[in-house]
Amino acid sequence: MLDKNFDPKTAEPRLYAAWESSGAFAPIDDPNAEPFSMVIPPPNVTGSLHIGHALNNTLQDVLIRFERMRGKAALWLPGTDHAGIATQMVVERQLAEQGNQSRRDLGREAFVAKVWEWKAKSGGVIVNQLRRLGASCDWSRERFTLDEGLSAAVRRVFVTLYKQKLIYRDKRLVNWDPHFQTAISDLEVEQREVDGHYWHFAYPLEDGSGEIVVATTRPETMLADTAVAVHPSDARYTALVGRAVRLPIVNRPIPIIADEYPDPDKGSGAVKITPAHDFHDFAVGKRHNLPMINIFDDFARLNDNAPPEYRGLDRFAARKKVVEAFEALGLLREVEKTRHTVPHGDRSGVVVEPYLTDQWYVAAEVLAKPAIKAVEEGATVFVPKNWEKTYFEWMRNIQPWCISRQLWWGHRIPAWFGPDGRVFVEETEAEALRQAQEHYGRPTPLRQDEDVLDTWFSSALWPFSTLGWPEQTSDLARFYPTHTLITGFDIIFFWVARMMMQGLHFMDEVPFKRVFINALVRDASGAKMSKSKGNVMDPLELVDDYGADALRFTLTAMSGAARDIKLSRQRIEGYRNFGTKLWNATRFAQMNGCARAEGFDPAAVKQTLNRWIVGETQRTAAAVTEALADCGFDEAANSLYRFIWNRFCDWYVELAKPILNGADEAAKAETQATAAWVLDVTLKLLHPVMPFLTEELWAQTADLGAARAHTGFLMTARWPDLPASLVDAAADAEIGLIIETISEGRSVRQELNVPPAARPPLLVVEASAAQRAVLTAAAPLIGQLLRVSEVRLAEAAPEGSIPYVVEGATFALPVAEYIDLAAERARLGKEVAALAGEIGKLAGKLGNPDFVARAPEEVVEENRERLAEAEAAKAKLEAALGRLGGVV
RNA sequence: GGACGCGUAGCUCAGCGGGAGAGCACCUCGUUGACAUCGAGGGGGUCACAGGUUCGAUCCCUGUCGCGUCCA
Repeated sequence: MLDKNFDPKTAEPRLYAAWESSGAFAPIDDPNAEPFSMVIPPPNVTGSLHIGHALNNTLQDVLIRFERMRGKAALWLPGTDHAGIATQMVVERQLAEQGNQSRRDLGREAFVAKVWEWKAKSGGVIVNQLRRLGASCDWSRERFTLDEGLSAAVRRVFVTLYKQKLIYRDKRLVNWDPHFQTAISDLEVEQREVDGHYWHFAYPLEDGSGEIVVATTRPETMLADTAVAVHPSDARYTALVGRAVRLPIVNRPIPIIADEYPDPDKGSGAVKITPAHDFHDFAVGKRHNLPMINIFDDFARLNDNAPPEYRGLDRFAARKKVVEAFEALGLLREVEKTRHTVPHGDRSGVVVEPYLTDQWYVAAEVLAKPAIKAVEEGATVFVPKNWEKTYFEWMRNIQPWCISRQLWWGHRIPAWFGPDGRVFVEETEAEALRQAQEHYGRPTPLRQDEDVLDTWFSSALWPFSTLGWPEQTSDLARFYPTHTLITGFDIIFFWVARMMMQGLHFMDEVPFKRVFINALVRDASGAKMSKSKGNVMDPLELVDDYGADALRFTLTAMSGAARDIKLSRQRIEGYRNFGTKLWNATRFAQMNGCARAEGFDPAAVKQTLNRWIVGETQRTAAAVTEALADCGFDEAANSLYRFIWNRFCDWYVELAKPILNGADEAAKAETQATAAWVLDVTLKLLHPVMPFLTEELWAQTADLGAARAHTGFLMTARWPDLPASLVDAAADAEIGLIIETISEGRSVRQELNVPPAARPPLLVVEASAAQRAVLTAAAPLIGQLLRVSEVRLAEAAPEGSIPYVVEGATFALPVAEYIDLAAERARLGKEVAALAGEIGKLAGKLGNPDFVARAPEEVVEENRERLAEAEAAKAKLEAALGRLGGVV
C-alpha cells in the first residue's frame, strides 16, 4: 500500500542516484534511433543555482526526457564555463580574506594554480545542484571550457581566424575597466543614467581676440584635448575655423576645426575634442589627423602626459581640480545640472573609460553574414519568433569584437612576439618557435602575449567543441548540429549569436536548429531578483520545502514565453498539492483493486465511463505531445493539470466509486483495468515535468496486475502514442449530461441550503428518450454524487419542489420541507434574468439579416439552438416561479 | 530616440474573430477510509482608452495613455 504522501526528501536522491548509475542519462546506443541533442548553457563554474538556472534547466530536462521517451538517441550535454572575470574575482577575494598576497604579488603561474585548486574544490557545486533539480544530463560527457580538449578547439579557431584575417590586432579605443584593469567588450558595458553636470568652459582664442565656450560632462579630459570642433554650417564660427585656442591649464594651442559631428543647436555649438578618451572624438580625431594624447594609466589615474600637479590623481579628483582651476582662472561660464548615461562595467560596477590600447579583435561583421542568412532562411528558428528581430537588429549592426582581456584566468592567446615585435600566431609554442626560426634565420626566443581571451570566445564554440572538435569524433558526426538550444534572452548577443557565427564558420552548419528563449524569473512583485535587493528565491530551499517536482511543475506551467515569471511560494505549494493529488488517486486505485489486465485494449472497453476516460486520456496525450514537440511547456503542464485533477480525480474516480463498490463484476473488472491503464499512461505523460513522483509511483505500482511491457525505469519507458479513434463522442455526451446534472443539482441544493444529509429523490420531469436512458442507467452514480435517494422519472414537478434545467432536460428536487420560499424565488428570478439577457443577445443577433446571411451556417445554427434552449429553460423556470407566487 | 513586450476577476495569469476562463485569495457548507497538501457551492470583470475593419472584436488594424525590458 502506498504511503499517504510522497516523500521527496528521501525519494529524490534515491531515484536520481538510481537513474544515474543505470546509465539512463546517456543517449541510447541504437544506430537507428534518431539523434536529438542539446547543449546546456554552461553555468559559471563559480555559480550556484539561482532561480533562472532552475527554470532554464527544468525546461531542458522536460524536453530531453520527452524526446528520450519518444525513442530518440537523446543527448543533453552538460558542463561549466570558466568565467574569466567572475572566477578571478572569487579567488582574489578569497586570497584577500585569508590575508594572503594579491594576485600580482603571487605571480601569474602561482595564481592560476590557485584558481585551479579552487575549481577542484568548489567548482562542482552548481553541477550537483542541477542533479537535485532532476536534470538528466549525460554527466559522462561533462565538459569545462578550459579543459584540454576545449582549449585545443580555442587555439585552432583563433589561429584559423587569424590566418583568414578574421582576427587581427589593432590600436583603438576600447572600453577599459579600471577596476579590473582590462578591456571589456561593448556587451559587458552597462549604460546607466546618472545625475551629472555640464560644465561650460571658456577657451580663449590664441590671439586674445575672444573665446569659445565648450561644454563637457568630463572636465578632466580637457587636459587631453587636441582640438575644438564646430559644424561647418555654423555661421557663428566660420571665421574662426583654422585658427586656434589656447587650452587653459595646459597652455597648449589647439586648432579650431570644422566637422559634421557638433550639433549647432546644442549649447554653444562648439565641442572640445579629446580623441584618446571619447569614442566620438576618436572618430573626429581620425578624420582630422589630430594627435591622440592619453592622460590615464591602467587605473584611470592621470599619467605623465598631464601637467605635473595632476599626475597620479584619480580621474574624479582630477575632475574637481580642473573645475576649480577654471573657476580660479575666471573661465568657468556655467554649471548646468543634467542627467546622462554613463558606461559602467557590468562586473565591476565602476565607470568604464574609453582607453587607447592594443587589443585583438574578431571581424564579427564578416562572420555575422552567414549567421544572419541562416536565420533568415529558417535553418535556425527562434521560439518565440519575435526574438529573431532582436537577433537581426544586433547582427546587422555588429561591431568588431574585442576578444583580449588583461586577465590571467582564461585561454592564453596563442600569439608570440619576436624581438622586433613581429607576431607569430600558432597553435603551439613549438610551432611558433619553428616559424620564428624560419623567419629570422636562427633560433629566436619569443614572448607570448600576456592576454587571455574573452570567456565568450570559448563558449561560442560550445556546441561543437564539447562534441570533440577539432577531432572528427563519432559524437560530433552524430550530434552536430544540435537540435534545440534553450536559453535566456539576455545572452542572445553574448552567446547565441556568437555560436551561430562560429558554428557556421567552422562546421558549415548551424549549431542548433531551434532556439527556445525562456522567460525571466522575477519575484512575486515583479522585481528582478538580485542579491542586493534581497528578494532572491533560492531554488534549493524551494526544493527542500516542496520537492523538486513541485518547483519544476511551477516553472513549467508558468513558462509562457512572452512574459516574465512572477514566482510565489503559494503557487509552488499549489503544484505540490497537485502531485499529492495524483499520488492519492493512485493510492485510491490501488485500494480498489485497480490493476493492469493482461492484454487490456482501451479501444474495447464497454462501460460509458471507461470509454469516456479513455478518450480523455487520448486527447490529453495528443495535446501534451504536440505541446512539448513545439516547446509549449506551459500548455503541456496545464493540460496535464486539468486532466489529472479536473477530469480524472474530480469525475472519473468519483463516478467509478459506485461501480467499484457495485455488484456488476464485469463492469467492476473493466473499470479496475481501465483505471490502471489510464494511470500508467498518465505517469508517462507527466514524467518529463514531475520525474521523481512519477518514477516512484511507477515503481510502487509495478506489481499491480499484469507485468508491464517495459519493466525498467519510467524514464526509459516508451511515450504513449494513442489513436484518435479512442475518442467516443457518444460517451462524451453521456458523461457530459451526467456531470451537468450532478453539478447543477449540487448548486441548487447548496444555494437553497438543503442540508447535506437530506436525501430527496431526483425527479426527471422532462427529457428526451436518450437522456432518460442515460440518466436511468447512471442512477446509482448520480445518487451517490448528488446525495439523492434515487433518480426517478416523473410526470410533473410536485408542489414545492425545486426545478432546474440541464441541456433541455428538466429536473426537480422535492425538498419542500427545507426550502425558504423567498430564497427559491430569488434563485429562480436570478436564473430567469440571466436567461432573458442571453435570449436578448441571441435574438438580436439572429434578427440581424446580415448575420444570418453572412455568418457561417454552423454558427447561425448554433445560435438558433442556444436561443431555443434558453427560451425553453426560461419558460420552465418562469412556470416554476409562477407556482411559487413570485413576480414573473 | 529606436526596437520588442505587456495592460483581462483583489493577486498571478490563460484565452486571441462567434457563448468572458483557471489557480490563489475571499465567503458559505462538508471529514464513518484516495486525498483537509481535501471535497461541494458562491460572490467578483464596460477584457486600459479612443477610433477603424467586420454580419460580429477581449481577440485584427491605427492612434492615445500607462508599465517593463533591450539597444542607442
